[in-house]
Amino acid sequence: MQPLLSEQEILRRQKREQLIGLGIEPYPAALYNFTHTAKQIKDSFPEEKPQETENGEENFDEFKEISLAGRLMTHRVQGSAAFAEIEDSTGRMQLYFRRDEICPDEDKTMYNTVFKKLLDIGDIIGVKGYIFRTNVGEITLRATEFTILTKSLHPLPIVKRVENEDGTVKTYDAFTDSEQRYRQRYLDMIVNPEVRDVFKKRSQLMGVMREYLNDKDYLEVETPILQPIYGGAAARPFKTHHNTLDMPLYLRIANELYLKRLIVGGYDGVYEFAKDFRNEGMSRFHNPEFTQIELYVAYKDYEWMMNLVEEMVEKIALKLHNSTEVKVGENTINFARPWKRYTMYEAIEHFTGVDISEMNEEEMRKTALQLNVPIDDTMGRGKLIDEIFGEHCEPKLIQPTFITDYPVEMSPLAKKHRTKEGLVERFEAVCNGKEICNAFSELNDPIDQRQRFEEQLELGKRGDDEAMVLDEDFLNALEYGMPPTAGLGIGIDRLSMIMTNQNSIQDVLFFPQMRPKAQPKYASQSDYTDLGIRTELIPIIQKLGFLTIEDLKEAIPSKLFNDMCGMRKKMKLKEVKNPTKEEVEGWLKK
RNA sequence: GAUUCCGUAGCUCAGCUGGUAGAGCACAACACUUUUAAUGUUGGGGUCCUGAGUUCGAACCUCAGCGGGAUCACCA
Repeated sequence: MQPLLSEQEILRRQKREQLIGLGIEPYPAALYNFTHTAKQIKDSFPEEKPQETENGEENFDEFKEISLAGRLMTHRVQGSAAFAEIEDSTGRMQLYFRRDEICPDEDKTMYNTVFKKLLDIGDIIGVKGYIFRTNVGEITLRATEFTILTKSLHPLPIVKRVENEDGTVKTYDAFTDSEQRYRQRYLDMIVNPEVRDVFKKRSQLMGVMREYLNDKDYLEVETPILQPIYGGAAARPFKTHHNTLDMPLYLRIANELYLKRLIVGGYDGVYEFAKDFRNEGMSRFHNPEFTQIELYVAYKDYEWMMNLVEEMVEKIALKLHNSTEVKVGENTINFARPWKRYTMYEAIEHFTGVDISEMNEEEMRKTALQLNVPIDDTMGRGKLIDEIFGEHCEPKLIQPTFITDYPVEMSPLAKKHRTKEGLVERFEAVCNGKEICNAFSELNDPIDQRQRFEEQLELGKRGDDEAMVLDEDFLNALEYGMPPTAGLGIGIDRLSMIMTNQNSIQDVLFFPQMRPKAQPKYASQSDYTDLGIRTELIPIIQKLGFLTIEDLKEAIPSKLFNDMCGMRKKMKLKEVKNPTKEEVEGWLKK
């Protein structure tokens, strides 16, 4: 069921028909071999002017038989010659057409009709020809032949970019409506090529990690997304149901407990790029489904893991930006090793001037109040520390910084600190005011782990709907013995945001979660004809805004009759006979 | 979930104190052989998000709803 088409959309459908009428297939089946991409040509075409040929044109042998394929983005017709630009996956290339070169024979249809009339911005074409440089110096393909590869039926948003003399690019009429950009990401990518670059960088980012970890002989694995017991994090899950087993299943909120089972099983290192799902609020930092990499390495501890994180993230910056420095908003962030390291207590002392390391819960509560940190009575010591840190430290940490040694209450899967009472061997890396990773020396004492889970169960009983659920099989695995292990989780989306200077998680996800747009059920041709409406009258009814049968049924017959006669005249449909009043009444009665 | 801003042509946006809708690009027609936001002339294109209310009259005011953005809350 199509909504009413715009003038331009109707026209493009007609052009498609006309192409077919001329014997030109608008969607040919055969492959199209192109010899180059736009970038390859621009990178390799020489700066220097060569010996000019007799007719005053440059002519390099190696740039003689060139073909390209891409989407037509602009055209400037000047009578019997024309300029156009196509964009392929690597960028744009200007094309130059001449009528007599496209149509060397008497028949000028290919130029006059197909090129000038039937081709639209957005169509995908292939071109053959040779490369030259225009008077103004732009590398251009002089087309001797072109092939329509795909006819586009929707007009494209037109974005114009002008390069100033100082090299800055000014954009006019940018396609910026975020709703349309996210709902129709393909359109966003067509007209905003820098969007494609963001996702390319995201892919490279994951590629660097994969390569780095594979070089260390760690194993990339896959673990269940559908889990009977969700665990490994504190969050509300999405719940679903398996019909054959007739049991509830949950989309994973983390994969931590499965990866640890694999360490128990004997691998030295395992990692997984995991889509996790959390049924919680959405914001520019939260999407219901998001990607984390989790890594577990046997016989290592969190100190060791910090060095790995530094090295790996530095490599990412170098790969994506050829520099350890990355501009993010107002800030320039330098990922060069080594990163600053604070214990949580040191960080709080550094930013507030208060040493809370020796305080009991009551003193800490007072301190929080003095520091204007919003607190409530349910908060224990661990939560208070976390709140103070979140309020006064985290937002100020712009350069990558490790924060170590967290309160045990907040970390039910981390090993107790080897020397510091009440703390665990955990670190987060904070960057641009946000956490980018979370890691610990993993808790492998099964008795301790059971106690921690039971404390979580208590929290759950007290109404914390995000407290962890006890996973008996995971404990069973630990009881067989898991070697000392360092574990790490990095939010791929958030790291991508920083590495690509994007302000919202939606800008690093191809298809961010959106509320579906309510689509009215548009009536089809047969829905109308079933009511006895003549086919030629349907456009008039649609034009009057009756796009669903429900709407039409509610119309007042005499008014509909009058409106239709008026609209028929306005649409200049002289050959269409007006309906009679009885005819109209007949439709609405059915 | 709360607060707030926004929704007008295919796109980007104007639209005064309420008086029947405007521009640029895109589209159509004509002209044009090195243009590049090509140019010149002419023309077509609108459910002003939806629904109700106030009014002689609503794109504009009021209320409700839908969708989106931002901030906050929640969220390891």
